[in-house]
Formats: sequence, structure tokens, C-alpha cells
Amino acid sequence: MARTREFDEQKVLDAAMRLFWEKGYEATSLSDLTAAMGVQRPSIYSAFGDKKELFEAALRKYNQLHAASIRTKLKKFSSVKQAFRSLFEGIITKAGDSRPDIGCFCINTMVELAPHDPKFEVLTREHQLYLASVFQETIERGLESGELRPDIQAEDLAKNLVVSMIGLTVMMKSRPEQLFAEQSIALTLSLLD
Amino acid sequence: MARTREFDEQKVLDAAMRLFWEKGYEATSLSDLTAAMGVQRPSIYSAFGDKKELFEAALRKYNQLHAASIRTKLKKFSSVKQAFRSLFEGIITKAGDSRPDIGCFCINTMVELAPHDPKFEVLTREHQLYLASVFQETIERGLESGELRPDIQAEDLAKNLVVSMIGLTVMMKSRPEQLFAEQSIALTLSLLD
DNA sequence: TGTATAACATACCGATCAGTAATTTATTTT
DNA sequence: AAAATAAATTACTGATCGGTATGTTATACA
Repeated sequence: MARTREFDEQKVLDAAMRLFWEKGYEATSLSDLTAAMGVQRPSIYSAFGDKKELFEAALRKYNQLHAASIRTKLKKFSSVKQAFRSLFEGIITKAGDSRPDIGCFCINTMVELAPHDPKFEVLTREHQLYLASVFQETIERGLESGELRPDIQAEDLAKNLVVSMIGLTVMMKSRPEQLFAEQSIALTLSLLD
Repeated sequence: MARTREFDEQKVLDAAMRLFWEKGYEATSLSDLTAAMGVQRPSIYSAFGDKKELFEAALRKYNQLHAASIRTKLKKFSSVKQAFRSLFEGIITKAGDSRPDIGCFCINTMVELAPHDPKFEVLTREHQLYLASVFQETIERGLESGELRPDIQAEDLAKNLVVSMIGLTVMMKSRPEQLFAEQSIALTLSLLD
């Protein structure tokens, strides 16, 4: 007994996600959002709540997509060493082709909001924890297959790779020379040898 | 033939630096700044220019202080291994004692502004390059003294440590468990062994 | 000591902010 | 088809934004 919604919630949330991802929370205005989402202001509020709630929904969506993307990338290679090398190389090369380098939405939020909002502190921390578990499972796959040295500490290495990935992703935002980026991860990847 | 300035430029710039460091560029208003600096709005504009220029001055000041702090911390130990361990341990423990964890002003700026403003892209990149050179000199000191294995690649290791430091600093903003943080840097520090 | 000058304080500017009240339009159910 | 209801549209709110014009006060120099 009412009018049907004219927009696809997932599609407009996707647009909001991209905008928040690129510009951050504070620098994104409601006017920016209505323009990018193609939806009027009151419709946004009725569908997603206020700006912070919309941001949270966008980040949750990002984290899901990002986690799936990481899992896919790591499964793509039977060699675990090759999988991680490809993952890190992807961060270096993908970043170079277009301005601005928006990096990782979750990392951006860790910097901008996590220290000031417990909700985002938890949300971002849990995503890192999840990524660490995915990394650990991948390393254990390499241990079981015999590709990796049996004395490797899978848990420590997984967490170390998460930290290196965060550091590399952030560093790429300052557009360092390709050689600098390559050198900076060489030893990280050597931990797998 | 004029009135003398009543405030200490370095002191009020220090106050601005702390505020931008904690809250970021967008979330800090001119009203916040006047309150924290104890200086009226027109005086800020006459002394430092507009908001972006004040932010730039604050970041330049931070980078100087931060670089000096890093140099001091690394010189404090005759053992290079111990110096780097102390540096990384400091990032983990210092972060835990107070909310919010404001992390590193330069890293915050790399995330918030570098992708959207060439001036800050350069400013933040150069700071990372400088830190890498300081790290490299420290590693070379350990090579010359014989503390470190002679086959260590000082340049690669220095850059790797910069990336790990960035990653750890950012990760601490989500307030991970102490054990998680300790584990995540264990292998990084093992690169010195 | 008077005058020029710059730092001070107050008050204001138009623009934009996040959020909403009021109205119109469309659709489902009775 | 009529009534009920929710979505869409328009236009608006008070608050705050970054930045500045204006007037006042203090100090250095002639």
C-alpha cells in the first residue's frame, strides 16, 4: 500500500562508498553524496539514516568486498609465495596509474575516524584481524604443501604481512618512485623464503 | 614604528600543530584553532596565511621535530638492533596509554591530503625518504661495527623498516591487542639478526 | 611628543554545512 | 476505483564554515 523505491539500495550505497573512499568522511558533503548517488537528500536519510550511519554502511560494504577480493587474489596461485608477491605487487602498480590514489577505504578510516570513534575503532580492527586470519590460512596451506620452510611461524608471519600491507598502501599515497616501493617490500617477501 | 606582536609565533604554531595532528585538516575549524592558539582570527591570517598555509607550517614543524626525535632515539643505543627494537616498542606502548591515539601527523596527512594535493604529496614523501636515509645510516653503523651480518642490504632493509613503521603506526590506531602488535613486528625485527 | 603603522579586538560577510518540514506523486491494498 | 501510505521533490532551517572589513590600541621612530 505504498509507492515503490525507485533506486537500487546497493547501487547507490556503492556510489556513496566510492565517494567516502576517495574523499574521506569530513570532506564529503551531503550535496556531494546526493549528486554521486543520484538520490535526493530525504531519500538517503530514510534509507540509510544520517551521514555517519551511511558512512558505516559504506565501510561495511567495502570491508566485505575487500575481504573477498583478497581471498580471491590469494587463491589464484597454487604457489603461496607467488600469491603474496602478486598481492603486494598489485598494491604498487595499481596505485601508479591514476590520480588520486585512494588506497584502502578501511585504512583511511583507521586514520581519520578510529581514534575518535569507538565504533570505527572496532570495525577497522576486526577487518585487520580477519585479513590476518586469511593470510595465516594461506601460509598454512604453503606449510602443508611443503612449499614453505616448516619452521615458519604462520601466525607471526601473517600479522607481519598485514602490517607491511598497511604500510605499503599508505606509503603509496605519497607516490614514491617505483624502485623505492619495490625495495621496501623485497625483504618482507623474503620472509617467505 | 608599530605595535609589537603579543604572541610567540612558535608557541602558537605548536598549538596549531597539536590540534591538526589530533583532528586532521578538515575536522579542525578556525574557531578550534583560535581557541587552542589563544590568538584571534585576523592575527592568525596575518602571521601564517590561510588555513592550508597554517597547516603546512604546522606539518613542516612536525616533520622537523619528528625527524630529530627519531635520530635521537636511534643514537641512544650503541646496539643498532636494540635501537630499532626500542623504536618499534615505543610505537606500541606509547599508543596504549591515552585516547585518542593521534599517531604520526605526517602519516595522517599522507592519508588525508597527499592524494588530493601535490604540495602535501611532496612534503610527506620527502619525510619518508629522509627517515629511510636515517635508518640506512643507522644500519650502516651496525655493519661497520660488525654487529650486523655483512650480507645485509642496508638500503632495502631501511626502506622495509620505514614501511613497517608506517604500518604499525596506522594499525595502532585501531587499538589492537598488545600481543597482536608484538607478534606483527617480531619478524620485521628479526631481519636485523 | 606627535605621527605613522601594525597588531589587536569585534563584528560581520556570503557560502555551505547536516538535517527536516511540507507538499506532490506513485503504487499497493481494500 | 478509492483510500491509505510511502517515496520523491522542493524548499527551507539554524548553525557553522573560512575569511575579512572596520575600528581601536599600543609602540617605534621622527
